[in-house]
Amino acid sequence: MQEKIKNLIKDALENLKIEVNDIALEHPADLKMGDYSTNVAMTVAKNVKTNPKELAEKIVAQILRLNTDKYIEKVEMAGAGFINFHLSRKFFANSVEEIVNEADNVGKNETLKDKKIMIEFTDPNPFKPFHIGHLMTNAIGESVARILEHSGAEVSRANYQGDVGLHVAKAIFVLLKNPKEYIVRNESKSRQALFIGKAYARGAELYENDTAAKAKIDEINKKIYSKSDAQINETYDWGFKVTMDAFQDLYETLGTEFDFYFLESQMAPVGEGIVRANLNKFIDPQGSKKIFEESDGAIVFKAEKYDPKLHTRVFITREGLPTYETKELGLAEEKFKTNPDMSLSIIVTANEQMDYMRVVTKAVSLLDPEHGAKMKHISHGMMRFASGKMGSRKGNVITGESLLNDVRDAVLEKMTDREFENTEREKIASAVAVSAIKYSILKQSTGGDIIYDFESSISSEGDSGPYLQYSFARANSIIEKAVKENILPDPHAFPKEIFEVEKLLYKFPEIVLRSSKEYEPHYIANYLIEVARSFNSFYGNNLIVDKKDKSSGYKIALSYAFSFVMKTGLSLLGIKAPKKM
RNA sequence: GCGCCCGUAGUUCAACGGAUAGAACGCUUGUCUUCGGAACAAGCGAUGUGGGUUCAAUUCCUGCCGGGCGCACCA
Repeated sequence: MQEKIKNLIKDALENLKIEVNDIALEHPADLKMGDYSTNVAMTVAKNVKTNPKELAEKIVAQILRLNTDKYIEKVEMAGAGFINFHLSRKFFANSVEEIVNEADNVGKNETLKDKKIMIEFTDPNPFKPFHIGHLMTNAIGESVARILEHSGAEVSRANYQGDVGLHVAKAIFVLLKNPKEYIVRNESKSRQALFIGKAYARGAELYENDTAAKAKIDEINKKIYSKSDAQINETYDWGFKVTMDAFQDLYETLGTEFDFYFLESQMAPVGEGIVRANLNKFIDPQGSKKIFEESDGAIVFKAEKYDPKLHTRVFITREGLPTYETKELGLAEEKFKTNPDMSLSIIVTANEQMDYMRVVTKAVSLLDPEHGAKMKHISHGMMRFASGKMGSRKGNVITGESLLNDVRDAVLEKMTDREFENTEREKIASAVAVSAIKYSILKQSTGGDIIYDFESSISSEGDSGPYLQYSFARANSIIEKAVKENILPDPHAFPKEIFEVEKLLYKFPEIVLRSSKEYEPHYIANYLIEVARSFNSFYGNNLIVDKKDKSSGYKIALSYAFSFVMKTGLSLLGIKAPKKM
């Protein structure tokens, strides 16, 4: 349709002997103003020395002469010189039919066909709690992954874990010192992991305030690397498994399946090899710029030499130990090695790592420009809490799991008036809780902090994940009722009236495309709210399943179309669409 | 100090240089003999500030004010 309209405009301009290289066609913000709109008249008015309105009228006249398309019903000049196109009843009925035929494939495109993309996200560390920040990274990463898949890409999901380092030593120190308090082997995996997390927090505290403990922790740290102490090894193996298993359970609840797990300990030697191999190597013909060089006994990368906005970072410490930077470098290269024909390597993290990531990316670019060009960093803000209820629990980190549980319990309370089998009730409550949290994160553009409001995320009034799920469940009820009453969906039995929801449904593929190009799930989230609202409005003002109504079949088809778009859209956000809730 | 990001109704967020800045919560009011009231319908209410570019600026450039993050051996 877009192409048709563009060609029509182009032909009209040719007749008027006006040359334009690019015609912008968009949807007017207000549905009343039409379905497509162009501003060409305003952009070229100056060159042709006419006023925009007059010119627009002339173009409209030409378009009306040329138009033979039955889907274009009305073309008119409006406002300061816009040309608005109104599409016909038939067009919308046609798009409803198309959506019903596409079903779960609605909104797919092939812009990323044959592209292999790896996306790394979540990255919780063994022995540390999975906190709400990880929840945020996970929600964004999973959604972006799904959106790219919907655009035809072959996506692999990667997770990167800090399996060695001081944080592990801190936890192990406390676990060994107070096993009775922190090791709870006969409780659930998640409880065990919770206590390991607490041991870590206690260890971190002691490391700061207790010099004896600090010395001991440093010693344990070395022994973890060397694997020289049987008792430490045993505790390490147990704790590693417990926390990783607990993470795995969470991923299942959240709906993520990782294809690759990279471990920091394994990236360290890879990165160190690269750094040492390129030490003091000049990269420019004049011989003034090196990638890695020695400075104060450490090996550093002076990124500001290449970009004044970047800064120096240490890659190998004076002690000869690889830093996080070096491991990241190793990881970047390892990813390309495991996926030789990868076209894009995405990393999702909080935005405190933005500058750091830029420096590492610069280093990669110098080592291998092709790889550098394929790296993409998506950064997001912090998750904060609106009301005191959760935020006020001082000293007690809010873990991803505790938040999920609290939200799920609140959801269960709201589900009292419907009948479910018990396991089903739990499953649905969990899906609704995930949706409440994920939607709160994904409804706004990535990059900024999000203020999580516990109450409004589940209240399902208006702007929330549960509201979307509720709309889907309602549509599903309608469909079930239609099946029972034996009324078939019929996209050809349309009434005269065009419903607002139809004017939104056909735009879904464009929204997916934009989200995919910008790596921005919030376009989909905002669109779904709009569609849900218009469907609920349609639902409230029309009797849909009605044997006496000739257009009932059409309204049922429309309900199907809505349910496909909603279900698919929710799935792109990483949210499930239960048929009942 | 330098760099990056941000400042929109009372609050939390939208707006790919376009039309009357759009929602939700809150507040005020209305709708229940209909398929799920976790709903629908109506009203009130905003671009931090001074310049500039443009036919057109919340959007681009720039000064100021206010906030967040990062800047050498932690991850």
